[in-house]
Amino acid sequence: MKKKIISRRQEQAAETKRKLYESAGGLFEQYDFDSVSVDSIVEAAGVSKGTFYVHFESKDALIASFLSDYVSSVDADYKAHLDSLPAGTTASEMLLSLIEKISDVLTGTIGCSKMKIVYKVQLTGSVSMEAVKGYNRELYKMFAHVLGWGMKQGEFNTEFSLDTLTKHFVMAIRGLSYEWCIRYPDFDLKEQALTHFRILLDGIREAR
Amino acid sequence: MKKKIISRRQEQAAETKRKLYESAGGLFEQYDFDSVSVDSIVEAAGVSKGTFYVHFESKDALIASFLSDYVSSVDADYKAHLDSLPAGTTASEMLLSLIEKISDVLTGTIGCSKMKIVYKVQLTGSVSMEAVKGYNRELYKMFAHVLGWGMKQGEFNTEFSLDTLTKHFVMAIRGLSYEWCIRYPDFDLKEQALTHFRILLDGIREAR
DNA sequence: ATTATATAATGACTACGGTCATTGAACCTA
DNA sequence: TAGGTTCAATGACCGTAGTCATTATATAAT
Repeated sequence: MKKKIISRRQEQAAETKRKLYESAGGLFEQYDFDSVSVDSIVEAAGVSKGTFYVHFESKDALIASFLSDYVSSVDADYKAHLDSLPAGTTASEMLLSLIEKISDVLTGTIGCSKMKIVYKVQLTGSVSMEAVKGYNRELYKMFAHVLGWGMKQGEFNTEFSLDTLTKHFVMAIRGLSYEWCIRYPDFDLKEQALTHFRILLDGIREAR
Repeated sequence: MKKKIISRRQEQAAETKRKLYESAGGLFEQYDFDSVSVDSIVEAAGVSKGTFYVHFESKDALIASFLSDYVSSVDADYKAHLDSLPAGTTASEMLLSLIEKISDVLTGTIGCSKMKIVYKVQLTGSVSMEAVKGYNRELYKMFAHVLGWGMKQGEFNTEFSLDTLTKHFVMAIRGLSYEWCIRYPDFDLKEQALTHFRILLDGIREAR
């Protein structure tokens, strides 16, 4: 049984955490994650360094928190894009359009250096990042929806289960994005992603 | 015009570098990369810390050097495996067998924590890691060879160029390995890799 | 032999992420 | 109101990667 009443103390603690989060946010707008030190965050927030670690497990955890929030908003953006597609669109076309949209957001809005941090934090594994890699992420649901619909329409075969295909397709996106990060700027994400998904969709086998 | 004669000084410098490299190697056999500090390496080598940075750009650069050497030997292993396959093997079977071999080496010999370092160093980008991601890596040549052969045999279609397919297939491997790293131990690399490549090979479209 | 030059080697130093024993103020109980 | 308990807050401290002005010395020039 949890307490519902919020004591003055808890209120102040929450206020401190909020102050840290916002100070960090302000700094992250000006400088990239790496060059913003914990010291600079606590100085901007007007608290001691120890306090930072009362409220956040690590610097990575704070960054992960920002990124998770961001991922959610980005997924909403993807969803809106999907919903905006005209009625007659085939499942394949929807998927390719979604890929295109994702590529645009990654290259145009989020940027390579932020994505590098995402992938680095995921590798460190100290922080969960469920919002990014969790199978309940909205992105998985979108892919599952379109793929499932395509299967029902007979546009896609059912050699593999919907769940399997969904996971493998989202993994392919992650793979493409990672490759983009490590080859930047010598890698055109949108072009490569479209090609890759055409391979996935068409297969490379000669007509059976 | 470069000097050919190796002066006594250069000889000693090379000796110092070798000592550092070997001391590090010894430590890396006992402890993982993260827990071996530069201080412990220079202590084992009997030189000062500054000397380390005379010979290596960074700790990551040293690790990258080790990993690059390793990658080369691993690729030779893959090559031997490919060559050992019986005469009648189809291109698809060869690719799947190669995937299986790669999965075994990654999970059994190299291990997840080492691969995490590889992917992290690549993201940092301070060090080249051409041996891992460079298109002249032996792994690319192997895939190109098998894929090209499959195309010539009429086993694969030629909708995409050999070069394109090769790059996308190797990228898929990297994507799978990355996914394995971040989901470890809840991800069966071999199983997932085989499934993924079956999708790539077969396509998901209903028979045309 | 003497001097000048190039560069390998040095180690004190900085910056940074993270820790922890201690402090202090809000809260509870009598 | 007094004493005890909880936990947010503190900042000195640690370990580590990396820097740099200085020193030492092998080689080249005179």
